[in-house]
Amino acid sequence: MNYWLVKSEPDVYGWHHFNEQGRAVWDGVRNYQARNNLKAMRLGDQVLFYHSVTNIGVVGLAKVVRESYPDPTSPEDLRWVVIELEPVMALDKPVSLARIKAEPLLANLSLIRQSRLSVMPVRPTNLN
DNA sequence: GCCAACGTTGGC
DNA sequence: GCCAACGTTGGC
Repeated sequence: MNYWLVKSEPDVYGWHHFNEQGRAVWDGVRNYQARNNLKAMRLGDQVLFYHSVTNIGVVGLAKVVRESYPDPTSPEDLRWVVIELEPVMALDKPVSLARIKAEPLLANLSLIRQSRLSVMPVRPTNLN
């Protein structure tokens, strides 16, 4: 089982929306590295749900409920894919970016090193 | 609102 | 193939 982190702007699609909806098609990813990460996701993988821009931090835990398939929002462009996610639980206390940055063990996290990547692996060994 | 980082586009 | 211009992301 693998761990991942996905970003979303709460004003666009936050944890609250996701939780109410009960399932999300993770579409609109238009970056090759992020796309490759989507393709590597497997059923049951755990996904940290991160809010970017405002109220920044990890706010919940999700899981992969469908593996990658072509992004239906760009049927003419086969390069892009989506996966589907379901909420598992909200975190009692969101983990802010400030706290993540303050943790030496997380220094290699892609979140820190490539601030613009929107879908990334989170390995227990911190080998990102 | 500003700006740094960085990915993409397009001219040559 | 290079690189300048440009657009977007995302932290502050």
